[in-house]
Amino acid sequence: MFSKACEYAIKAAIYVAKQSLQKELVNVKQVAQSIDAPVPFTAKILQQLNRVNILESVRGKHGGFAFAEDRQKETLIFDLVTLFDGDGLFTNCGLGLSKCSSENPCPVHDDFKIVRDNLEAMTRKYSFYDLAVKTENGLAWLK
Amino acid sequence: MFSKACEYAIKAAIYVAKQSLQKELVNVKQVAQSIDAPVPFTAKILQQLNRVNILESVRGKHGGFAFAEDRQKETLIFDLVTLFDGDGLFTNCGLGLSKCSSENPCPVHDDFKIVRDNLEAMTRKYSFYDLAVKTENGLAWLK
DNA sequence: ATTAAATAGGATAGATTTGTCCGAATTAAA
DNA sequence: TTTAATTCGGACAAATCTATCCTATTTAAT
Repeated sequence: MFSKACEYAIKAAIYVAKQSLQKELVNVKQVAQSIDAPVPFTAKILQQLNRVNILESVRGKHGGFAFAEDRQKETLIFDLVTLFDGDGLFTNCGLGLSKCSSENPCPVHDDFKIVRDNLEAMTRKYSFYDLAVKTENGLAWLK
Repeated sequence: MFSKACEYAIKAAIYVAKQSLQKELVNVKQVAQSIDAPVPFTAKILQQLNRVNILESVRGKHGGFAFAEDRQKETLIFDLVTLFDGDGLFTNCGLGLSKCSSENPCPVHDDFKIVRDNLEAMTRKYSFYDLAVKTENGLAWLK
């Protein structure tokens, strides 16, 4: 469904959000371990999230990443999906037809539209603040 | 959502089904052109569909592929999705967690389950006979 | 028989995604 | 001021997916 990069990004964002609510900077290793992802790949993803101003970063010794509470409240799963995988999942025809539309529908157009809308609604339902709060008990759910 | 191979397979199967209802064998070139896919790649896909006995093939001059009506009625989009992309789309956690379950749910488990079930229901809704009949008017919907 | 047109299947090539490595820059602490 | 720990960014490598190529086999028609 989502790319690996996108999955990692969502899990990483949840983890950093949760730690940031306790005012803790987290570094790449901690994140990678917590989400069961390769360290260098996790680093790339955190850097991307920093570049688009979703996460903040502090360089140098004792540095790390943080997810400001107001940004947590504004940022949705939807935002990371579009950032890493584009919006094709929410807009493209299920059969890959370039000219599929309600006027010129593919054979599964209407049914597929329901799935897509359903998926988009899901990704727009929770902010990372919601997800961080939702997961304050335990870490098993990250792996 | 689906891999390219899977999209091509679904479109190819619809096209062959439709032609087979008119007792016409179709060859690779015709299929590839009708679904706007590369000829050699289409050939591979048709061969795979033949190997698992979804399509029939006739070798030699004037050969081609056919989709028997009874097989059309038995075969669902679901079958091709699992054949080409596996069943991960219908069973895996949306965040890629290996141990996500109703007992140990990830933060989006319940919402994602609805999406997955919705998607599976869609792929199980139509047989290729249904799709062939549904598309007897025109070809534009294939490209 | 020979030829032409088609499927079958293995090998190869290209593109994209995933993952790794390394050096530079930054910062805190010794 | 040196050292250690960290992020940053580019280059590289591996794996997977997409696409192509080539040869063999099959069959119909000449």
